[in-house]
Amino acid sequence: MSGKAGQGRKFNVEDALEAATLVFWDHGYEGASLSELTHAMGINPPSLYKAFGSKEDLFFSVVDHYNATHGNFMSIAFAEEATGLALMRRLLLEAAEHYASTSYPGGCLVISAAVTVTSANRHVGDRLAKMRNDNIAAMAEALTRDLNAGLLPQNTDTKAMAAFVGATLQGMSQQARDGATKADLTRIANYAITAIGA
Amino acid sequence: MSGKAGQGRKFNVEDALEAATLVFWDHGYEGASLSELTHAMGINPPSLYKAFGSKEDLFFSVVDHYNATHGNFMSIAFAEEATGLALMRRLLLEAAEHYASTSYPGGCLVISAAVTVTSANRHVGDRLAKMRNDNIAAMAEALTRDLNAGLLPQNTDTKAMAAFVGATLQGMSQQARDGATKADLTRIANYAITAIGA
DNA sequence: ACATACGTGTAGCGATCACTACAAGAATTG
DNA sequence: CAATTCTTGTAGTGATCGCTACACGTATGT
Repeated sequence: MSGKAGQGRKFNVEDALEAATLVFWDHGYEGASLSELTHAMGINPPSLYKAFGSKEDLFFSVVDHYNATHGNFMSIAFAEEATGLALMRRLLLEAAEHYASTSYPGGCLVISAAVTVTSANRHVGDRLAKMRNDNIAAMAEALTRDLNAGLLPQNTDTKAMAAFVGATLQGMSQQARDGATKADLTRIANYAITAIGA
Repeated sequence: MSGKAGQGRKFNVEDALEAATLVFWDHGYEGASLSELTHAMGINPPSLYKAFGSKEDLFFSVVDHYNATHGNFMSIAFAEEATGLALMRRLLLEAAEHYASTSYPGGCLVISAAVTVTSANRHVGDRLAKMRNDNIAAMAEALTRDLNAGLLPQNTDTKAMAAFVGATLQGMSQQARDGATKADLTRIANYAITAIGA
């Protein structure tokens, strides 16, 4: 038959991932301790290690979970917007909404979770940095398609424009964590939207 | 007489502070271990605690040292620029230069050193957040003086403009840590400068 | 010279870190 | 029913954390 022996897992993996996400989102990768994580997930260390491998593996599972849930407005916007400029505008305005949510830790997990790390965990920070840079590169590609379609002035530096929007998003994430409201972030977003003419 | 007994301190406090600054700047508050700090400072733990009190006390001494040295372009610009708009422009362009320095850790220590912390050290992160918010408030005040002097359109939201510039600076700091060059950051700064008409 | 005062290095404190050995429990398999 | 297989909770592992007791060395004060 198809069944397997053993008592089977007693907890829901998605629920546990969501609980771990909130801890990492709040305290960052190194600021989240195993005891805090296991307590929030409602399981004991052996179950965590059996299901997720290590703290680092769990963290990147959490990043995937975050990108597929709380942070999915990004990939949805990428998929739905026809032009790069419209994409930039939507990313900025929707980030203002999501980053300042009062029911979750502020800002973006990918932006804030591993800004500074110990020497031993530098590679974790580097991996998140690559995600951020890849995201900006994808934004630049969308803008370059606009440029090639004649939707942007021919001398437009699409990489610079994408970096500017990325910087604004990253700044908005930090200000959300520093207490900014949705209205505050929206005003910031609108300055950036004006700057790029979106 | 004025002299004191004892063998006197055997190390230079300013040199030690500078060494500690580089460690905290690179690894953040919690990512910098005592052993890393003492090794970089060339002293042993008892000397560190005698001179600086605690890791937290040392960190805030380092923040003061940073603001008085590597980060002093901010206070100098505040003191020297006559108008808020000129101040915003100068802060953005000089930050591009300083944040991407290759001889020091990237970005701004106040922005990056305590983005995420353990529950026990939340107050350290909060204290840096207050510094960031106070800085933005000071920028808003400078812009409000512009407004009252008729240098800005009467409907200008100076707080929002300052928050936008602050967000751009914070994003530039992160991108510097993510590998952006001075040229990259300058292009970002120029978008922000255009956006506020400075 | 002698007493006093202060900073120093050694060596180690209790607490917490990420992680795991192990055996008992709970399910399926034959 | 056993036999097997997988997960679980308990209870720890060695390593490192921030921090300090203590004796020693080196200076000043009289």
